Amino acid sequence: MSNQVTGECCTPLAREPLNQTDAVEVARMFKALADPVRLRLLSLIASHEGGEACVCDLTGPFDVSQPTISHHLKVLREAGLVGSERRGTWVYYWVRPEVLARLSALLGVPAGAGT
Amino acid sequence: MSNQVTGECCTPLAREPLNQTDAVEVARMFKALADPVRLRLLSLIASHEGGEACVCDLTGPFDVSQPTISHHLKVLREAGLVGSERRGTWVYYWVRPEVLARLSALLGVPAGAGT
DNA sequence: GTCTTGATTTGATGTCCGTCTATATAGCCG
DNA sequence: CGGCTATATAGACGGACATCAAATCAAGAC
Repeated sequence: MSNQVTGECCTPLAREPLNQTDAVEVARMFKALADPVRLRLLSLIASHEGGEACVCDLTGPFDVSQPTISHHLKVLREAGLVGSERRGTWVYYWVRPEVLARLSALLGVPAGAGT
Repeated sequence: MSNQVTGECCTPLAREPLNQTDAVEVARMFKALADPVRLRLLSLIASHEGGEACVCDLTGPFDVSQPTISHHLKVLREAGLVGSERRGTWVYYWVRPEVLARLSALLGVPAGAGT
């Protein structure tokens, strides 16, 4: 990632054109967010008590099968948006605020960006 | 958009679970961002002098054909992320910071959200 | 050990998406 | 008008994706 060179982890899109390499990586994350089920999963996890939720908490609110939920959780995890850990019988998921914050910063257009 | 009812244009994902309707709408926008070419287009437009760029400025930096660029611009426009206008021979595109800011706010996890 | 519950993996299927070429539309100029 | 440049649309094709049912793995309970 070229951003790391200058320490700009949060350069908004407007400051300078995104290069090919960064674009591919960022697109990977947005792709993980580009599904209603995954967005709701992320939201459920983030808003769950303690900041984490087990899969058993996540299958109820959806009309899709449990393996499909598992699949979506895997996509979120592989995109780096959530972490997971098995604790006994259950597997818990939590969001990674750093990663979300990075995407958030990318989209945040600071006042005066175009001037 | 149900958010408008309460005036919460910027409720982060962590505050409360996203409902199905909102999730579908937000996913539509993230889907538009979930492609390297479109991300770079958005970045090129946003960082271009005057905050807008004509298509002729946007076809050069890519390896894909001009119709493909046109297709991607259409996706960005239909997602509401950019606006466009024909001025004589050329068509100009600009970003809509409001919309990006809304997505940014959605991802921004306020300090203390998970604690 | 075996049964049960929780979660992931596998394989199949239908749909969506990114890309191309070819064609069409829009505006300018001589 | 005719020709030229800029952009958009149409149609086709290959690959990626969301979903499901079935099978598998993991951990406890009996």
